[in-house]
Amino acid sequence: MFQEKYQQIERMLRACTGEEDVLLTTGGDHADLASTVAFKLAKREKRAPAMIAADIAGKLSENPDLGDIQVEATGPYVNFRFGPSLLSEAVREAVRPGYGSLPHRSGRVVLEHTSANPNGPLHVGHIRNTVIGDTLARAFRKAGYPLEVQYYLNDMGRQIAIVSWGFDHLGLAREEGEKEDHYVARVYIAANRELQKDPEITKEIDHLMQKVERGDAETVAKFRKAVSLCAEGIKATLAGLNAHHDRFVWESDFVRIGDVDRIMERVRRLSQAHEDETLWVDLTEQGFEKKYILRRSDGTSVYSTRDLAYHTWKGRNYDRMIDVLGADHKLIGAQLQATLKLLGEQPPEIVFFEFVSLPEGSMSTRAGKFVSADALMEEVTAKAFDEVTVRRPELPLEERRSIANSVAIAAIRYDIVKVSPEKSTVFNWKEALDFERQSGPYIQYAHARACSILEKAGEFEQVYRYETEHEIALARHLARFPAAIEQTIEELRPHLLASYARELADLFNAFYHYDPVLKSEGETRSSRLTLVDAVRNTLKESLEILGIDALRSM
RNA sequence: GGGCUUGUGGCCUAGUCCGGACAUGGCGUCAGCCUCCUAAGCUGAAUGUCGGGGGUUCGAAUCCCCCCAAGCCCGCCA
Repeated sequence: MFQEKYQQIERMLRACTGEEDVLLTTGGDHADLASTVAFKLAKREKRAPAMIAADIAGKLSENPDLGDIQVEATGPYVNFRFGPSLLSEAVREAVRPGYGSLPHRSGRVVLEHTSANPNGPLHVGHIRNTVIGDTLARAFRKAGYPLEVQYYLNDMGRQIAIVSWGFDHLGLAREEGEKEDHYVARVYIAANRELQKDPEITKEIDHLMQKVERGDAETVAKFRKAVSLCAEGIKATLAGLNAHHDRFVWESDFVRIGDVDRIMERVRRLSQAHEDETLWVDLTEQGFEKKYILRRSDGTSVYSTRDLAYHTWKGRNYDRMIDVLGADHKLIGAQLQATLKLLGEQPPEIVFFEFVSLPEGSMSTRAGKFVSADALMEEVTAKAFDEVTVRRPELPLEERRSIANSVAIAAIRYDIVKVSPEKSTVFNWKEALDFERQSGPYIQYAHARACSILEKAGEFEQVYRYETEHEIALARHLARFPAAIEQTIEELRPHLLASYARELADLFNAFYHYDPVLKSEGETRSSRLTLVDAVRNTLKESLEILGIDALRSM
């Protein structure tokens, strides 16, 4: 509804002013939509913007197509406000199950996220990738796109060689109850310590990498075993976070099936390619200073080479590729895009996010300096359990556990997704453990509150009539939900949906305190209950995109 | 040294791409609200040179230039 009205008003303003860009935006408190086109016309017409705005408002208000939209000039601004029938329509749409789903679209999308090296558990930096990626994935599905989510498993990198070496030489046994990925990290950290003590080990690592590239069965099996072990732990963490991948793509497969050789062959034929002891591409024309090396002097491929093969494969099997990558991949990502273009292949769209660091500095798996996602979930869940127990001591233990679990994931995911990806952050336990305001639990709470009211209400008639300030504000916001989804996938910025959901919860809480629902009577009661149901449904749909459980009770 | 990103009240943060109406919220502080639909809630108050300086414009947090600070990258690692 909102989007159609936006386009309609835009068309009318174009017709009225003769301007192509009529500067139509959301009007904040002033209006549902507002245009500042009068400023622009002022110069051309040499008249005061306020007079022009008044003329436009006057002309448009006589147009019957405007229907239930009120137009008014406030100074130089032309403001549009949706009237009662449009607000009714918005709420009518918002109560329908699945509200916000956009019509099915063609164009298969492949979205890659997390893809952390399988040499240890996911830490609080990695899960920023997970949460951004998983939220985008959910938004794309909601917006009607066929989508596949992939985890690119780097199973033949140097780190894995080090892990494998560690398994072979250090004899570290897995401890009782130790999670797979944490065990692998322990081996990796210990192996790195050995490596530091004795640089000769580097040669052994190099040798392992040559063997795995040649497809030496024993080495490949060892690598695969180590990676599988770690991936098990990572998968459990992802599941705990409510994040889902459709497919784990193994990097080594591209070597094994010959794609890496083929891509190197194609690269060699590029005019920008150079071959000395290594194979490298000169990307100076594309604005990169350094050599982009794709084959080592010992003949092995590097990460970038395999990544080229992976993206070539994706480009041929999907219509659109999106990667979620940490800011440390900016250069390599841009080089990848540039090289794919040179090869005549489709480059991916890349969503970058800045780093999460600890108060004491940046995280490092190798140094064992990180807060794991598992530890975070454990702490937050424990706190959530205490909170639930204080509030709802009468609930059975299992139910309190289940609520605590949902609340914890909500807190973690929301805490991450609410911040713009381009902002670097410092991990903060106090904020992670805060379940008030601007938090996932806060939004869950608004949803549970709506459910509680509806449960107590029993049967009621659907009525769509809104008069109070709070009712109207809610209805206006409900109308914007589909537009919020559309904007999120257009800009690839999931935090927009986080803001949307929080604002909806804010408006609902204010409404709750000013406009009694169950205690009101007649049509007012019915229309408010209908509104509560619309809020409940829209919050549920919003939370689903955010990967947060919409609890009915908490 | 070069590149990218960020800099908004004590702290965190929206808005910046696409310039416009008193700069968005939260935390913390202070003052209120549970005989009343879940107080994980609501209301009010105080707190701002939108990093600094120039410029463009009727109008700049937003665009341009310079400078400062922080993070990241600049590997035959991934």
